[in-house]
Amino acid sequence: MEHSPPQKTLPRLDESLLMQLRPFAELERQQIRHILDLATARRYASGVAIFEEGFRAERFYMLLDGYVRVVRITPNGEQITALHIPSGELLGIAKALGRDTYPATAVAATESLALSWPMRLWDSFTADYAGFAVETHKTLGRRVGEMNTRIVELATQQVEQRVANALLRLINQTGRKVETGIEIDFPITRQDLSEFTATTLHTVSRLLSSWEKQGLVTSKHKRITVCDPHALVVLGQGHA
Amino acid sequence: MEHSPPQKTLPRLDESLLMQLRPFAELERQQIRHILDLATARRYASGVAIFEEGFRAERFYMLLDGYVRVVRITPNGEQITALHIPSGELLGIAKALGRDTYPATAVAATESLALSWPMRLWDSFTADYAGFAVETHKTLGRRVGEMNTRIVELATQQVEQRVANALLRLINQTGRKVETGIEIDFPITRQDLSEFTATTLHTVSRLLSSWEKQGLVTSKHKRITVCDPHALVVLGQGHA
DNA sequence: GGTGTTTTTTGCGCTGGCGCAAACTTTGCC
DNA sequence: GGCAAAGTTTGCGCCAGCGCAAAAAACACC
Repeated sequence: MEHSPPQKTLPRLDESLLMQLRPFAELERQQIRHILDLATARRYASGVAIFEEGFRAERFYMLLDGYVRVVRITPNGEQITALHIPSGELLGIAKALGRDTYPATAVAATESLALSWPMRLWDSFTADYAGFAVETHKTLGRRVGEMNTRIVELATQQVEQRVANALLRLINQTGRKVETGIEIDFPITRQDLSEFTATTLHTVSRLLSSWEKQGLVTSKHKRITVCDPHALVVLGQGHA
Repeated sequence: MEHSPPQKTLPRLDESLLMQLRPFAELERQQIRHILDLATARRYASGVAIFEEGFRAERFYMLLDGYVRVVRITPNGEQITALHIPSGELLGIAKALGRDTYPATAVAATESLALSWPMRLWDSFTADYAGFAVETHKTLGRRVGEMNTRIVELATQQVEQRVANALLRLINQTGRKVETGIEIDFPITRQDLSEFTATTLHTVSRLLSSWEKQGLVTSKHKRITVCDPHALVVLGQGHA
């Protein structure tokens, strides 16, 4: 890892960065060049807020690398994670929700790299670039779907099922195959998992310990590997 | 109330129906006339599904009168209410989410009246009618916000707080002033409330009974009147 | 007015999972 | 290497709220 401080503009952004990403997939090379020239790139250290709930939505972002947690904070200071955003997705797209403030806080879950543009370019992006508007709608659709699922899970499932499903979702989104199974390829604490599943770190810890004894998962300080995904699916469905 | 059966087209739709509704507020009278001529009006009896989760999104709707519950059904057959939609709002706007199937089921909570248009007109609506696209985005934004709030509530609040907040939200959206307080002006059962707050009808019943004894609410078969909203606000915040 | 159905109330026992507390382990940093 | 900080494990007691059950009340329909 290089130790350079976060910088406003990285030396040279290559067109290939955006070409295979969905919102830009249909564009000409020169259009992408133009978009890149307008962009600001920045690295975010793990744990740093990219933008914060309630603040004026000045910019929108494309996450190039890393992983972002979208969190809300309750009046009592509890944090709950509403959504996970993997690299390759847009974020901070308040304009698409008809808002001029961010509806939630985005925190880098790992060291992350994102491009951003001033929000005033939003309308021209959606108007001028084929596929961009459609893709933002799809992104929105996915997120609404995810939120819906989460509501149903919170409303009807036991803690054990929720944690099992959360793990499955995480390995689906960011799983990396290793010899013993599939590892969630970013550091995640029991605390993080508990905020995502609306329980306590104690309960998560107990569950993981128990699963580890049964050989379903292995874990080692902020790293979790799922060895037997199918067993988790069963646990996640209902207590069969 | 007339007892005519649901009909495909009502005799005469007046421009004033749409004129004051947000998505159409900026339009000329003749544009509205044109939109109305393309519309199909239909009444939905209480409890009837307007559209169903997973089905091909053939039409989008404008709720003119009544009240709609957006529900999802779990694998185990439990119903949970994700959202309430008051009259004057668009619904079934799958296209705005980049989907071609409905993400949830919409059920008329009262006798309702809605206009609808074939989904193929969606793109021309957003392109041709000033303010329409912006307003759908705002609608989306409101709903995402509501879902977010619901997630946070489910994740952090006690049942008592959730029910109190649900009542408050309902009287805000559809409250009708009566002498003893504010009444929710559509029939709602303990069961409905429990599906909305992710608890059981028993618990809701117990809470309402207890509140009724304390004079916070009165209720009478499917009708609930909040007498002391402020006390409910206090209950809803935290157990202070 | 009577009968059947839907909605509501209430009691009672049980348990999932939270709160509290304390020890232990791993990592980062000087 | 040693110390501080962050993360994890585990035990124990408790209670909010669910499940079950049964009765009462309100209503709809004939």
